[in-house]
Amino acid sequence: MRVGKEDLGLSLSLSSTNSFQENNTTNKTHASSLKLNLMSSPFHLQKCLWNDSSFPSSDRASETLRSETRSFLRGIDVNRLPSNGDCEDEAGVSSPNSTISSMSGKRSEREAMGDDHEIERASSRGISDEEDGDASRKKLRLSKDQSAILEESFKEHNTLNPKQKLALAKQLNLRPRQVEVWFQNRRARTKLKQTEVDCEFLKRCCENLTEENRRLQKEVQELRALKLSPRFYMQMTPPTTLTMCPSCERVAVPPTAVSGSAVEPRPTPAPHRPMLINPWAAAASATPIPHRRQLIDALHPRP
DNA sequence: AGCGCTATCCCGGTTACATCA
DNA sequence: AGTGATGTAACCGGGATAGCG
Repeated sequence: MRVGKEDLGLSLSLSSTNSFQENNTTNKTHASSLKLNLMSSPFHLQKCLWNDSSFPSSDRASETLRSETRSFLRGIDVNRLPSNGDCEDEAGVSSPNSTISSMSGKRSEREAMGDDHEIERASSRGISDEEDGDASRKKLRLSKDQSAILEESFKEHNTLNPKQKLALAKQLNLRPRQVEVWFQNRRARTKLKQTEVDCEFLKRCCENLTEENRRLQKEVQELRALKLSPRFYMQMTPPTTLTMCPSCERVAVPPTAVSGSAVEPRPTPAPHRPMLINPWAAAASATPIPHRRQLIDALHPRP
């Protein structure tokens, strides 16, 4: 469980009507008061006992209670706003939707719920609960103020711990589940936007590389054309110091490139010596350059 | 210590609704 | 007024993780 015990402790305000965070009584006490509430008033339960984690998981009796609680909570409309501060669902670490979602995450369990779950879904989508009136299934649009505060909070930290979630929900008069969902969607939007930016960047990189490739191809063509007229290119300065070994067709490094480094070409005869096919390099240096294999041997002497 | 179960959180994808052009 | 596009709140299914027995 990611929720720290201190955070859970925050959420133990179950039996009071408006306490938020202060309740520090023992878990067993909560469990018993909960049971009373459960039996006497499901509505009270709805208002005050959203939180499953309010029940200590070590208490087997409370485990039973927890499942009973879920049964009640399944009929609750998730879009009903917390009314005038009497609803302390924020007292819970997690909203009823979290509970339901958590339950719904396991398909077998959800299927085991059978009709009850279907009823819950229908209810949550406003299909069948006319008694809720306009509060039933109207999609909530957050006000500008709410959005602004959420945005501000998101700028500070793009994830919320339960404490922050509860505080924010209370501040905005939303359910913690709504805050949670808003942050999830906001993270998704951020990621999508970043992906688009990255995509655009890569596209530009690709265009640049294509252009560079085109330019280099053109240069190669020009150089090849020059190569065909020796009288012309003999007057030019060498465009490069790299030479190619005709036998292995690999670029070889001229001695000047390795002199000064720890690599000293071995004087021992190599299997073959690269010929300098670069006429300019040949003109510049009469000494053969070490073969690539020699360089590697010099760097990594074999036992 | 290892294992299974449970709760919780988060994510990617999707749906449903509100709003706008 | 009707309609398609768009934005987004809410949901779903699943993976990861942690606590507990």
